Amino acid sequence: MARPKLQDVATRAGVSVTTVSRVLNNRGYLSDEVRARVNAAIAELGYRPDGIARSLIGRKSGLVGVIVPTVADPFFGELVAAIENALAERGYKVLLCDCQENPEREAEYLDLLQANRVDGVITSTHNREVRGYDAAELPLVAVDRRIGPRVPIVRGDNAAGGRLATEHLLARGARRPLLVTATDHPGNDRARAYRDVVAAHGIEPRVRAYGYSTPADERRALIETWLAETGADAVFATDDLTALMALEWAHKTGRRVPDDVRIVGYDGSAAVRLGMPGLTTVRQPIARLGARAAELIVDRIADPDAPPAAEPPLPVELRLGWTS
Amino acid sequence: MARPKLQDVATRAGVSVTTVSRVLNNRGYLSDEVRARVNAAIAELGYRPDGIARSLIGRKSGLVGVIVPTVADPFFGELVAAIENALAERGYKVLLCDCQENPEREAEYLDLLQANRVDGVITSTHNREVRGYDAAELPLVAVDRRIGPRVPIVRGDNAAGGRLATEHLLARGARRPLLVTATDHPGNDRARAYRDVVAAHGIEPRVRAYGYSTPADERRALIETWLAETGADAVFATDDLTALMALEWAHKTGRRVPDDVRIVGYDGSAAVRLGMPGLTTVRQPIARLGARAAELIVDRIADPDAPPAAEPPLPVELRLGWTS
DNA sequence: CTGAAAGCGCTTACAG
DNA sequence: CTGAAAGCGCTTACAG
Repeated sequence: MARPKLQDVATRAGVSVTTVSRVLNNRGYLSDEVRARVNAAIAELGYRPDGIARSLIGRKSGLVGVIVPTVADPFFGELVAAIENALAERGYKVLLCDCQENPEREAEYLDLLQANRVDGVITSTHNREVRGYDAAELPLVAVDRRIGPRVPIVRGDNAAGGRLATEHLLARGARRPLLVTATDHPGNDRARAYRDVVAAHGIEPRVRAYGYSTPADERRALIETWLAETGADAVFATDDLTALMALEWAHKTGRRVPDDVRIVGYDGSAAVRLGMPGLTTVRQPIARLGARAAELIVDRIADPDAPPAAEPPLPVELRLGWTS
Repeated sequence: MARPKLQDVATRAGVSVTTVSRVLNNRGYLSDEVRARVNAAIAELGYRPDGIARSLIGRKSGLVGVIVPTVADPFFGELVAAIENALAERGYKVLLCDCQENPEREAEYLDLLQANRVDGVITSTHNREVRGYDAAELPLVAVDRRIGPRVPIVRGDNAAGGRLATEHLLARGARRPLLVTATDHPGNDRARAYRDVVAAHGIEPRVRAYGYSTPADERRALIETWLAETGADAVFATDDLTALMALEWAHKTGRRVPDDVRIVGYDGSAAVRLGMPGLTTVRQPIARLGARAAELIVDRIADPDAPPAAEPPLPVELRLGWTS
């Protein structure tokens, strides 16, 4: 038989569709007898309410769009897992938008999400020129990204993380620490902290930025060039994969780690902690970031006009390995 | 103003809703003049059709459920990215179901997906006792997992992969190669290949299985125990994270790699290739697995009753690093 | 070439 | 305590 509908249940239970709907939604008064009969009919038919029809009526679809650069990156994979988990607990489903690191797709996705009436969007990409977020009259939450004045930002304490990493490298004897990061713009608090710390120690900053959309191979080549040309005796990479590239370079070129070159990464995703527990890294509270973003978007969906409170950055932690 | 609806566009263009719908769907005859007027109205109003309403009418929602153990694992993250990408090209959206490695959630998700009228489901978990897949009259595609006779399986060539890895270790001089895998059941072609190859060389098999749901820390402890107790001079791990745990153990215990112990992993996700290019591993064609799964589910949605053709396993490739 | 009307599967005032 | 009817925003035969 085709999927049973409300009417089928009603017929079988000998009541009206209204009554069935009431039982389903547990609203209004119902005699126990009717309730029991309806529930029996539901069970017998294996009836399941059609979420689509429900969405069409209520204002909400129960869907939250999650836009990420790509879940192939363990940091974002773990973040999305946490978001999905927290949203599922609250009855929301995740429509995944994986931009494949491509800024154009982000704008398309935003459109698509609105067409599909998502109740809200969590975005965590770093494209700086995506239009459409202002126009979108959607509840929005950003993860570690500035969208606009009305969009709350969930993030780790980047300033503290940058400081921890840099101070640690200096404490371990580094005198020529190199910062490798995605972009070196003013909003990059990890870079700023690095600069502040080295300046306080009278050390000249060495900063290299590869840009978000640099393909992995190119990035690796760049990093290897930089490591060689700067004569760095330490590397602070603002993500773990980059740190691991530096580690690999050291291995290939016969440098001893940490004696010749100390290495600190950033993020501390479960995958990296599992696979490379030896990597010293600044561990972000990824699960908490995801959970908090989920909470916030649910709040904003409930009350879209509430002025966004400033989110205190979540604490990060230096995790020591043998690479430093 | 509230989100404009079809009626608003019709009023503005001075036509009926039927006509607007025709323009939108490009069906039936339309004078160029009307078409232009309608398009202008759409643009002026910033109208976007409501996907929910469309879904309610057509039989399809344009949604595909993707069930994974967790996207926090780089292999599944990359797989999901590939699936999402391929589905997006075909006009489908992904409803992400991250089971957090928890079998119970899989059954709940299956329910939820049906309630939300997804057009099909791609599943890639390895829970063996999940009920509901038979009852679900949904188009279904499995990735590297046996669900039932009518469900096509997309997978890499596990037998070839197991053979490549094991033969390679023996060729490098291993005489006591240890296989570390999730479960050692008859359907595990990687394990079977390992056994066949060592048997052909007159070597006694050493196999250890940790079970899918073993938490990371426990898994690490197990692996370290096994490595020590078996006196292995080589490890074939059927996933890269496990291989990296072995590598870490070697580092901690002062073993030289590959001289004292050779290590080969499995999967070769981009994250691992990026972060640990030195790891010898069997590289799965993750992007192709995802793309193929997407193709298949779209086909099955179009023709749910077509008998599933046997999918030839996709080729894998041994990637040499310095760990072997 | 264009429109009025029915209907997708539900929920929700409004009656009774 | 229960039901008939309208309506969510679209599409699609069916007329004209």
